[in-house]
Amino acid sequence: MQFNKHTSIYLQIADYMYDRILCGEWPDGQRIPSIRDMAVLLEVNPNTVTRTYTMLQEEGTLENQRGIGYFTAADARDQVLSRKREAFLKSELPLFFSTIGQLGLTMDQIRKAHEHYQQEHEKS
Amino acid sequence: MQFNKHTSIYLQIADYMYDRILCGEWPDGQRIPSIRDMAVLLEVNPNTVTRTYTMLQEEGTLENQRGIGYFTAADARDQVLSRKREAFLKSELPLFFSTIGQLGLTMDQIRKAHEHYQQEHEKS
DNA sequence: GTTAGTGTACTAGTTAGATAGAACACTAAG
DNA sequence: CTTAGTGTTCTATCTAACTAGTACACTAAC
Repeated sequence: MQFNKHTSIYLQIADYMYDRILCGEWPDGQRIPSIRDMAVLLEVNPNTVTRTYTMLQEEGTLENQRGIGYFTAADARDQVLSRKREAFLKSELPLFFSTIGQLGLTMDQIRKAHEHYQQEHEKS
Repeated sequence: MQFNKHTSIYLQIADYMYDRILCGEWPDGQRIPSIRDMAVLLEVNPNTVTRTYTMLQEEGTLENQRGIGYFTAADARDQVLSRKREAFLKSELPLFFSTIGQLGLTMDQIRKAHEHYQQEHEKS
C-alpha cells in the first residue's frame, strides 16, 4: 500500500479499514486478517497495525478474541457510516464549498465532473 | 490559531498563508508579517514559522530581503491558485465523489447544501 | 554610531510515530 | 501433548516535528 508522507500510517490504515467495511468487503461480525497478515499485506510493521486495531477496538468498530483474531462488530458498518456522515457534513462539505469558491468553480461544473466520474466508474 | 493534532503545524501554517494570498489579504509583492510577529500571532515557535516561510520561498511563492522581511512573489496568487486547482481536480474531487457514493448522498442533495452554505456566507 | 527590527544559524531537549526483534499466553487442530 | 497461528507485551532504536534559547548579520531610521 502507498502511504501519504504527511499523515500517520496507522491513521491511513484506519481509513483503509473503514473503506473495507463500507464497501462490504468486511461484513459485520466477520473475522478480518490477523495483525501479522495485515502487516505483510500493507508492508508495514506489525506494531503499527496493532496500533490501528487497538484504536478501532476502543471505538467499538472491532472486537477481538485472544488467540483467535479480530472481528468486525455486529453494527460496524452502521457505526462507520454514521461517523463518516457526521464528519462529512460538519467538516468536509463546508471546506469543499469554500475551496470551490476560492478556485472560482461553479456547482454546475462540479455536477458535470460528477457525471464524468460516474461514467468512468460504472464499468464493472 | 487552532491546529489539527494529526498534521504538522508548519504545513497547517502554509495552508493558512495560501488562504491569505487567495482571499486577497496579502496582495502580490507585498510584505507579510515577520517571522517573530507571525509566531506570536499563531502562538507557535519562531522556528516553526521559519520552516513554513522557507518552504514557501523554495516554492517561489515568497521572496525575502535579509534584514527587511518576507514578501509575496509578483505572481504569488496565480501560483497558489493553479497549484490548488490541480490538486483539487486530481485528488480532492475524485475523493469527494467517492465519499458521497459511500454515504449514499446524491448530487442534488449536495447542490441544495451548497445553496444553504452560500446563503449563510453572503451576509457580509 | 546607536538602536530597533529584521532574517539566519546554531545547539539542546522533548514528543510522536515507526521500525526491529524478542518473549509470552491463549486457542484450535492434529 | 505438540504444533501452528493468534493476540499481547515488552525493550531498543531511529526519524520527523516542535519547542526553547542564544547568537550573529543585515537594514533602516534616528
